[in-house]
Amino acid sequence: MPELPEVETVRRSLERLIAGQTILTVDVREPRLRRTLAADFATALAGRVVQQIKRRGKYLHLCLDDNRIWLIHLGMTGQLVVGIVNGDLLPHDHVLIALSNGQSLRYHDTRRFGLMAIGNEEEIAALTALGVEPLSRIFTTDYLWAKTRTTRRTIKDLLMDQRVVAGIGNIYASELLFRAGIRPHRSAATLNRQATARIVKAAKAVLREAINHRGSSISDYLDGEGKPGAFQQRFRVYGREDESCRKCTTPIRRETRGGRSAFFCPVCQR
DNA sequence: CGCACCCCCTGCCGGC
DNA sequence: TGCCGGCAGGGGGTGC
Repeated sequence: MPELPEVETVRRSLERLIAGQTILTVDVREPRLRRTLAADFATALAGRVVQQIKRRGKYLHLCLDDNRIWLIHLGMTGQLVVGIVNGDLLPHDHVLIALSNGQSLRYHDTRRFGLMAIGNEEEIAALTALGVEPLSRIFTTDYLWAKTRTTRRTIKDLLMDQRVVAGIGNIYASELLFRAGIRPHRSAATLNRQATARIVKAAKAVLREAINHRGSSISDYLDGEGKPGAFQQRFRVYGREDESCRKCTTPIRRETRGGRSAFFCPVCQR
């Protein structure tokens, strides 16, 4: 579910709600996430202070006072919600953390595609193997241009490759390519520099706009306070098959590749 | 070695 | 009403 804007929204919630808190207890109710949690997961966290919360791509880094990082990925349906838990647990509440301020941090994940791990900076970097941050200065036209020269993949696949750019998923790939006027399944190698520049600019603009609207909620996503995002109301193409293009009124099309849908306007995008 | 495919898991929705 | 297939913001392993 969550892509960069949703994860960034959760990060901001957590920064506000739990930064500086000490972890009192850790209750692992279901260790079988994407990878089964390590046997010492709970003991490694107990007693630690969560000093700050960072984000890298779609991953959260909860920085601990022993210089290690509690890495969290939300998969498709993961939620991290802070609040008071008084015994009323829901199905798929997999990890419960009691904090020194009396609040709880609850990890809920219906499909269990999420990931948690603990390690030092090097270990986490090796585990995640991420490319550049799309909102950083090093995500430039030159950078993406170089990547397009050496691949036979589609531009959508390239943008969704986390080793190339970290944080773009299926929703924002379609949305940003609409903004750039490029079809999702166009081969990346056919793009010229101008088109590449438009894509870089569109990526930054769409991600920033989505963060400003606190991300997109389709069915599962909630931020750290349990609130949905609002950007889904501004989708130009995602989930709008057969609905009319907001620019030219042509029906939006959906095309699947490898089980994933791409949405685009056949007139506005080439 | 890049890339297409299939799998992981649960829930929901539409069609028959 | 009930069952079945398709689909869903994720990533990883495999085999060509």
